[in-house]
Amino acid sequence: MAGGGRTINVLNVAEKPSVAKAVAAILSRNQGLRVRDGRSRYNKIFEFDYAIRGQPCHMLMTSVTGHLMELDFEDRYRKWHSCDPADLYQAPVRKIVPEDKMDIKRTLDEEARRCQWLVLWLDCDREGENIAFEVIEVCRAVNHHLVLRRARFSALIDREIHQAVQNLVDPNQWFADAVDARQEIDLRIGASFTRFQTMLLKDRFCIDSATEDRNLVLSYGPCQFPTLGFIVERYWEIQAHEPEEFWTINFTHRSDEGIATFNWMRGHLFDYTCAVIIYEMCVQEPTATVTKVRQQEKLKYPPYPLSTIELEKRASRYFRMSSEQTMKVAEDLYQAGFISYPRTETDCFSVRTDLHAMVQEQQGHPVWGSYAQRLLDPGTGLWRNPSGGGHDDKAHPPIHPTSFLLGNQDGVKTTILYELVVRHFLACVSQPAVGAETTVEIDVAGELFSASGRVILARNYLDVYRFESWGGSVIPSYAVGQQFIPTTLTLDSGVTRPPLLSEADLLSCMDKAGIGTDATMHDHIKKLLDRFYATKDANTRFSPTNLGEALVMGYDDMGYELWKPNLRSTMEYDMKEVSIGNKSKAEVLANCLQQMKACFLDARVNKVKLLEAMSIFFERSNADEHHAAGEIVRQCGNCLESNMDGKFMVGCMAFPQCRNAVWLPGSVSEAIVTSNICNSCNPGPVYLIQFKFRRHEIPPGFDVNHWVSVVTESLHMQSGCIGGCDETLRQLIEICGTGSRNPGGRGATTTSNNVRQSDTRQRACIYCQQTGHSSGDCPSQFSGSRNAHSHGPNLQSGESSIPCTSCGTPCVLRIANTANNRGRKFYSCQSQECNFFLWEDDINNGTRGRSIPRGSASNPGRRGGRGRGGQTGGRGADTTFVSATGDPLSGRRCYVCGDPSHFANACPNRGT
DNA sequence: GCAAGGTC
Repeated sequence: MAGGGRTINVLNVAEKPSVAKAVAAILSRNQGLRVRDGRSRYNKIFEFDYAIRGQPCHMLMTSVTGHLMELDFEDRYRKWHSCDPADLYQAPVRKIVPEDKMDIKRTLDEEARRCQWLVLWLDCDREGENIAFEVIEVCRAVNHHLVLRRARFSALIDREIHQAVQNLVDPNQWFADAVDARQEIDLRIGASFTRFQTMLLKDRFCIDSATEDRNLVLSYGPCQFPTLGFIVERYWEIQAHEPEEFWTINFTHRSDEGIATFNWMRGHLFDYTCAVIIYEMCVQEPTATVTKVRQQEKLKYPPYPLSTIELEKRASRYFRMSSEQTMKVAEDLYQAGFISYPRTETDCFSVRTDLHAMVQEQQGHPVWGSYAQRLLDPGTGLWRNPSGGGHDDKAHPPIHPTSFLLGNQDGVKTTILYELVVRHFLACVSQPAVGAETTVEIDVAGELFSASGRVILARNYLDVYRFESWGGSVIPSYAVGQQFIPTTLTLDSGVTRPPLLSEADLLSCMDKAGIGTDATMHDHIKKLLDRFYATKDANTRFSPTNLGEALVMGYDDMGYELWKPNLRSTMEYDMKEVSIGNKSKAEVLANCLQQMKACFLDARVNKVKLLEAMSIFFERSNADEHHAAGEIVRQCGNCLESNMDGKFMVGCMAFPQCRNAVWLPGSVSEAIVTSNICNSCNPGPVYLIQFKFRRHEIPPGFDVNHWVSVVTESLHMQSGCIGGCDETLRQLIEICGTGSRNPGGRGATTTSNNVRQSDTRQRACIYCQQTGHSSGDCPSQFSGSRNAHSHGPNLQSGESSIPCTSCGTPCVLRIANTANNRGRKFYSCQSQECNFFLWEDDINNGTRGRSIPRGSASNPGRRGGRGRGGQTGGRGADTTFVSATGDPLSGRRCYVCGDPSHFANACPNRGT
């Protein structure tokens, strides 16, 4: 890029208008700088001449406003009912410029055509790099010959900017790839789960939100859900917490010099008798002897320079402003030029920053102007170069005032937030407060007590940072050996009580777990309120709503950590790997999406957990009448128990004692039990079922919608019957088999499979007495992934053999050796082809055996101390579980008080 | 009607 010659046109693009303006001003030194409008009213175009390494350039400097493009599914997948949500894991996606960014794109189109170089001035983080590639895509489309260069800068400071433009580098594809991967994963997970849970729950329950029910969306997102998780988890901790009364002894002493409060050095005791005995000893011998007097100088340091999260936390703590409101006000202040860029992770100033100039700006302020003057006066010794918190996003400095604002100009919130920014900045460059601390220890009847007092010797930064105080109480002076009698000696009680999560706590949790960015954390919090997942009280404390709690509970009962931050943390780790070239984008995408799809499919199989959790808090709606899992189809011929279990089988509710089952064709995609009764099948009543089949899995000539015409008293109804009269159903079972256990899963029952199945069709299965499969393949016995033995409980020893209840091969009784189930006996099949597994004690509880799920703990994780009911769940192939009684709530008890007679929603103690 | 990330 070196060398003189003809002037070339260089298109420069920054991430936001303010950066374009600042860079243009610095490079042009405000000499010959022209400004004109582009197609977008916000994004001006600056023009000036500049030489890059001796090459004369005509510079055109413009900007985008953040991302120029959006990722979305192709049109045919965008409607909610256009496809199965599971398809969204492989549905084609594309990046397009949305309508509201088209004017920026037009500007780039026009300007790029007449330029030879494109210099990218996007923020120097991963998102910035990704935006750089969006700009490249747009510009290259109209000008293939553009030379692409990237300017790297970490602050809008003269030297930094000149250095950046003289040392242009290549854009970093890895950084951009990491963001591409994140976008795609977020989109696919978010859309699939949101559609799934909204369509599953919205119409089945009377969710009394403030919104019009029609627009209710039960969204899922990899940031919003862990944020909700933090709130629910704390709420559960509070519910599980048993308030404990404790006792403590307090001792005060008043003298001419003042009063000292001595704290018991044991802190507090939970044992009342013990506390009383000690207290009585003190009362009988109340003379205190001073055993130790210690004096120390203590420093209290000012806070680090202000990052976004810290601004939000402090505004919440000091002014009870929501993080969302804080960011809105900060944005206004930034736009008006009063404070620096408000979205920054950086909490240390660059050594090149002219801090003195910033302080000088504040000298004229009527309230803190005199403090600023003192700071600048070397004679006061008040100045101190600020220390840093060790965070630097390499894109923006800490938030600081950029120009002088006299209060009360733009409403109260603006003024107080500006005041916080200024006072915080002035505090950062000030000396710490200095205090003299005195600690006195006394002995009363062998018990030790201590009191401390503090005298502030120099307030320093505390003079300007009025939001912080340093509790300075003065205590009388004491000497070792001195004796005195207490003024008061009391035995006091207290109760342990964990607090709800405040907004500042929540931000800390998110920050720690890497949920969201400084620019989006407040959005995630707001989203929880908008979606009616959580509420915030006047003290900025968060509680989950019934809806929020039910959703988290549902996933938790499945044993998934979809509501915990781990998923996001893992993703963040992978993104980091992509951004440094250790992993490829394709590899991370394939891996993550495969896992998430498996998780999604599993969650859908276990959707009954979500339904159960919702039914704890919400009434079922009328629309639910024909949709619920566990509907009765007919009386069981063997034992008079009955149940419509899941989509694919009609099984007896008395399983495993009774194994009577009717299996439906594998090509069934929907099965809804109607309230209509078959007129011909006996013994009745047999409720009719509306079937829908997958087109490509049934032969031509069969309708995907299968209803048998039945004339009832008042209407002409069409439904399928499992009572034996339904010829179409019988034929489809003959042709397609009962496919729930096909290794290929959905769609595997093809013509070629029928050849294999025709061999087994003639023999009746020993379990369900049906033809169409072998006993070893009987779908009435639960199965999921094969070869999963290695994931079962750790084996200690083989015990006596019994017949396997799944595939017929011998099964052994074993003893678990895991932390949660040590010593518990279970049956597991010896066959490598079968992964049947059943706890011995669950047989009596009525819980079914199940397959050991791949890659999962043998016993889903449980929250401690919530008095939850027995284990009724598990995972199987295309089936759902109910408890022995058919009551999904059996065995549960109230989370609040533990009483089995009611649930938390009806608990008289709830909310106290 | 869905995510999270930029930004006005």
